[in-house]
Amino acid sequence: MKAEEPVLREHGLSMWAYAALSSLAERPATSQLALAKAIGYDKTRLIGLLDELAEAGLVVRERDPADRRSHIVRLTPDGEARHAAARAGIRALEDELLGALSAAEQRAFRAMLARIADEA
Amino acid sequence: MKAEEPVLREHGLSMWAYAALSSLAERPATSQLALAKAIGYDKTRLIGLLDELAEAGLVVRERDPADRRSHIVRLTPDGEARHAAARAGIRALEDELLGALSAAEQRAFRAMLARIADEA
DNA sequence: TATTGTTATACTCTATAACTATA
DNA sequence: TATAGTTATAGAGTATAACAATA
Repeated sequence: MKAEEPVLREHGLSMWAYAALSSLAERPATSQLALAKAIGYDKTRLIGLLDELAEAGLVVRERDPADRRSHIVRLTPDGEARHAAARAGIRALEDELLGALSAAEQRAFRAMLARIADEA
Repeated sequence: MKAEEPVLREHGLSMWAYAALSSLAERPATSQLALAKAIGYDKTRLIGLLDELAEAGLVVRERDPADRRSHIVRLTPDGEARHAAARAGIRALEDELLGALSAAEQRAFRAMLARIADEA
């Protein structure tokens, strides 16, 4: 994560902004609370983050007609593009960091890492 | 590191305190600046950290007779004991976190992780 | 003049409680 | 009353510059 920060800065994103965009790229959030839980972030801090992302035109908040307390949060086309660009940069850095390993070792390493993360 | 924090708290240590103690357990520091560089910490923040560790009786600072600007920093017997206890807790947690892997996989995983860290 | 340790300051990040509007 | 979103505030962590003592 420390190594990834400079890459994200190039794309104008903080670590938490990238986490939010990544979650929203998979699927829009039914509420801000749901998004906060999905990325393991504090709901009160998410507000300011979404304010910035909305002002930058990367996300939009819409009141849920079914429950007017909730805000549905989704990526704009610009938000999708920004996330895709940042993710490409992150993946390139990951490949560089794993450069000490052979292709087969990289697959084994990523697989074991995923198993450990699932466990925890 | 996030998972290790509660373990360190049980031993009354912050992450940076544990990093400093670990470095000093290998060898005393010839200066505070050397210790800061060894653990990748800011020299100005190290001062307050060492103040706390010294007050807790875990480390001692002595003027270097050869260069009276420098402080030699070393662990006290209490500091060695505290570090050993914390390290044991950390190792137990590591084993738990790697529990999803077989013994052979754990060895391979740790070896690859070390190679990646050396590269970076 | 350069270096070690120190202090002061501002800035960011984080955690908690209280408020509003809706249900 | 309970929940989603919001605001305010205090605290912890961090970065930077400036200073005293020593080399």
